[in-house]
Amino acid sequence: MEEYDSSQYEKLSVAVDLLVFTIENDRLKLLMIKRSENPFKNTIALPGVFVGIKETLDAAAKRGIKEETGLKNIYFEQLYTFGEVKRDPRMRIISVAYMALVPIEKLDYKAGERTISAELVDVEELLASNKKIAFDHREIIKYARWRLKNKVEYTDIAFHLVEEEFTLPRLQKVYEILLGKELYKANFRKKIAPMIEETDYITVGDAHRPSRFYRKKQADDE
Amino acid sequence: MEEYDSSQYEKLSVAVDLLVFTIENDRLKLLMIKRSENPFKNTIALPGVFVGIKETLDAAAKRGIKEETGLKNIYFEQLYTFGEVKRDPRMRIISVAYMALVPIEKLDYKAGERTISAELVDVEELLASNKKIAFDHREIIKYARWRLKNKVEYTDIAFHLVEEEFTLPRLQKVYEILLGKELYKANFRKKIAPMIEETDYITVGDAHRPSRFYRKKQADDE
DNA sequence: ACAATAGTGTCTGTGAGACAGTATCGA
DNA sequence: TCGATACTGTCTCACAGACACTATTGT
Repeated sequence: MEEYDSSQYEKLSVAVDLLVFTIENDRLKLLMIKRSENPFKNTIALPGVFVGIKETLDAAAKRGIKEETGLKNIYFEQLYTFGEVKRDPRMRIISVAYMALVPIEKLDYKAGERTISAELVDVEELLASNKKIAFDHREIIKYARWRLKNKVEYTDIAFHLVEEEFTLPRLQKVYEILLGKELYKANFRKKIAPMIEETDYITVGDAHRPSRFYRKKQADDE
Repeated sequence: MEEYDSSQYEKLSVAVDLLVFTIENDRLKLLMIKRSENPFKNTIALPGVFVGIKETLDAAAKRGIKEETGLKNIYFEQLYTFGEVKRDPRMRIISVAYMALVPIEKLDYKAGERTISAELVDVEELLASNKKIAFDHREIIKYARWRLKNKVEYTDIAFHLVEEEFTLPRLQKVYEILLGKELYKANFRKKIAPMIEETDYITVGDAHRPSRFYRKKQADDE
């Protein structure tokens, strides 16, 4: 940076917006809140927090996730920073979007501190509808959905949507939901075989062949 | 966002840091400046500008690029936002990193408005050395270098580093520099073929077979 | 035995990688 | 003719896609 005499520049508010994704009933869901105040009173919005003056962006995201879900150690990553001038009709706010992934079994969003009215929203349904969404959050959600789909193809990000031990039919379903298309069992298994390792457990009680639990293999370097 | 009573939060300075990449003498280069003031006086840094209160992030990036290079219409994209508390030893500054790509033929960085001492730095050399770099800019450069390499593999981003009309040996060289490895002519051409179209021009004057100029094909949908 | 789902074997086509060959310029 | 670089043909191998087959549970 060349000019650091920032006195000539007004400072800005910086917020972190959170996209907490999970999969419930074989649908991709997003944790959203219904706003209790204007603007956009009673419309749904992404949860978010302002970034403190002595707080890292990642720390703010972590704090927000904790406040909304009660969870401390779930996967999250920074997505993109949105800086349109009129995103918020009242004041200038720069928003850094963070995406978090959590298996539904861990997500008891009622446990959050300020769960005024958090709900899990069906993402595809929401994006297909023209339901009103606060601020520029529809755009943010679209971007996150796109990014999530992309990353599934070349990373192991989907593992964060299942528990530590999972069956392959379950994991495959997660992939299918994120990719928006069905996959062949045999091919899917061949593809992820190098990334997983067997456990000694299998499902019980189903009226069909049980399926084995696997876990993610660590340290893929040899 | 739930709580919009921002009065309890201090506002922050937001800056845009610019990574203007080009290829000169078959080396990946980055436009950097030598700081004339403390902190980090006389050390190299990324150029950057503060984001105005009524200015979009993209607009700030565009303005910065214009000021540094004199160019108005080159490719750029947002990379990542860096928000460590002590990135700048004096004050809290959030920095949104933008990457720009420009063919060396267009880059006359002496034309910039505040070209106190802009220079093109060899990126690999810089990262291999332990030369002092201002702020957290080494980290930012590392990230950008990584991202650039990645995007070359699955996008046509490399085209922004050559002029509108280019020869395939030239374009291949650009790919090789970005990927850090040599490629086979035949394979490279097969891969690139669907994205380009012939022109009527060929190189002249070289003491060997001339090479044809191509341009990027538009509208790949049919 | 049957329904239902878990899991495997294998054929095919596509595309990356490797390499050898041919083409066309100036000197 | 020769050196140098542009350009092409083709073999191989790994891997994704497609599909048929076998395996194991509860009822």
